[in-house]
Amino acid sequence: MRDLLVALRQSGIQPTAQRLAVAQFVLEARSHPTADEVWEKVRRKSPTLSRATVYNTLNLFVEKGLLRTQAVREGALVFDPLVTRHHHFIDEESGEIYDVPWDAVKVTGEKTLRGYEVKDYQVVMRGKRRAP
Amino acid sequence: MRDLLVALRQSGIQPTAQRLAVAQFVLEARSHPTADEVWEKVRRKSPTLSRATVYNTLNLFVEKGLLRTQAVREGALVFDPLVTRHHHFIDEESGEIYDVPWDAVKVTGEKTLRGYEVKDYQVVMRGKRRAP
DNA sequence: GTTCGTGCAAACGGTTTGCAACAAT
DNA sequence: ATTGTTGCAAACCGTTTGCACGAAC
Repeated sequence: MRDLLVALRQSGIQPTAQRLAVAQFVLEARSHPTADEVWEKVRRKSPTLSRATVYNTLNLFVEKGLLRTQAVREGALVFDPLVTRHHHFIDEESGEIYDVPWDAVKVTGEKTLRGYEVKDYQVVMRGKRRAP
Repeated sequence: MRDLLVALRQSGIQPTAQRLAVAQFVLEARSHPTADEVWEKVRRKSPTLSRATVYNTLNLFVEKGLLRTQAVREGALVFDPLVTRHHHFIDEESGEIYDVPWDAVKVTGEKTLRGYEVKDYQVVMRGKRRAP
């Protein structure tokens, strides 16, 4: 809680009650929620929270670098609290999105791609989750 | 034209005038159009074509394996006529999506990922297009 | 008292759906 | 006659926006 407040301040965000509530859920989530999922969840604790505020807050967090949007799900944008480089695995049955550590997979050849200057990349994998 | 007709029949799709018009544009496109872009383009030749028919037709083509949807663009789904494995490069300025041949980039380690059974994957790259 | 954040509702863009008219078999 | 296809409009979902109220410096 206290550290969230500090984190928001450090990012130049005025920490209001609503923003803290959103931050508490989305920044500490290990999931990749859509804006509406954030609203659903946070509203339970803060029933007065409006949808617009959630959208505004999430966009603000993205602007300030606390979150990234990820265009991996069809139809809706998801928010990813892990802002360092990583890959994604999508469970084809549940649609659940998992983070895959950067070093777990290796990509070669992207630097020498003719015609493209690659500034960033990620591997998007699909399949079935299984017991580790 | 004739071969499109045959292609549709082979996929179990009754080839109507509207479907042929959509197929002619989207299956031979080297781009990654959204549904509305398809509508825009095809409507010029077939002005009576409705938006609903375009959406229905595109979904039908996906169902029958003639197209793939690609969740790489924010806000809208794009359709990809290249149904064999390949990667994607997205120009950060224009949002344009380019196909990158499967062999141009190599991924290793995805088979031994603990906890995940990877059935399919692709590298999604972002950056700046430059003269080849 | 000006600035900033919130909540509501309306608007918006992309997509789906219900239904009546219409082919095609 | 049945089945499948089309076009239109309405509905729907995710997201943004305009605006008035309220809180904070």
